[in-house]
Amino acid sequence: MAAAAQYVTTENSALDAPENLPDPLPEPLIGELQLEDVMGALADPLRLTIVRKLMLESDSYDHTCGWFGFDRPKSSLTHHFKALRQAGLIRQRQYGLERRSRVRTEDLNDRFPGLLDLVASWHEA
Amino acid sequence: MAAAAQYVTTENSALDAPENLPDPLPEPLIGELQLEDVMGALADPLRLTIVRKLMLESDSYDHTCGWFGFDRPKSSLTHHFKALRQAGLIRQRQYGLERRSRVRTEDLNDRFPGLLDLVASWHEA
DNA sequence: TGCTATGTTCGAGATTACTCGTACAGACCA
DNA sequence: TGGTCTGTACGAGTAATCTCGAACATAGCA
Repeated sequence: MAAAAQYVTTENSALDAPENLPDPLPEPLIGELQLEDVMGALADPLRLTIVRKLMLESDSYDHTCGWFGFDRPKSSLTHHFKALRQAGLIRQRQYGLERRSRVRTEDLNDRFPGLLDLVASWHEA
Repeated sequence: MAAAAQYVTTENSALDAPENLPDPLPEPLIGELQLEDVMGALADPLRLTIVRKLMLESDSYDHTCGWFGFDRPKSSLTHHFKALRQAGLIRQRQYGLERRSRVRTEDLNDRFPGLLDLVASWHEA
């Protein structure tokens, strides 16, 4: 994988939602998204599953790490969620104890149109 | 990256071309293409460049390893071309001394529609 | 205060990938 | 026969990644 983009904390507390959400964790800006990083992040079956499940089964809102029901140690999950966030695939916000994730659908469709469709049509092995 | 698919030598000497081409080197069949392998292969800038250049500048036919003009040792190039072939992104045929490559456009568009468009619209860093 | 639940950070070990030099193989040609 | 040119195979060193255990941090609650 290529070098990750530098992080910038985006401030949009009152812009993208009526309710004031917690600020997102550090993530690359839209213009900093790198195709090679995104590809590298999706080169792992577990991470592919995370993004796909978030896209298709996330009824209304962000989901916690435990919502996925993976039988893996917590530190492993932290690792993969962090990889997805640093590549720009998901946005994470801290809600008290829980850290909830959502797919950066708008940004990704804007920058890499068709990419999320590939993930959605992926059938797990 | 996930485990690579098993190889099968496809025999299509008289099917896909009027002229009889040399048989392709071992490569995964269409049904064996794995999204995570493809993503992993495209997670490298040099390999992204290879596929993109083959797509956009390959006027009529397959191209050799040296056509790209990379300033890298030969063994490194072999490594990356092999990675692309094993992931199913390119097809390689042996023409005497030269090993020529082309993108598996039809297969990829059939299996992962939109993927090659992402590669084509990639701007190199 | 103490317990529980969520998730992080750190570090180690194992595995995989990348890079490259060297040696080798085969086709072509003088 | 010998030289050149294309590209492979193998191995070593380096770097990155994956996986996981252990210890830690914090919010909520009784």
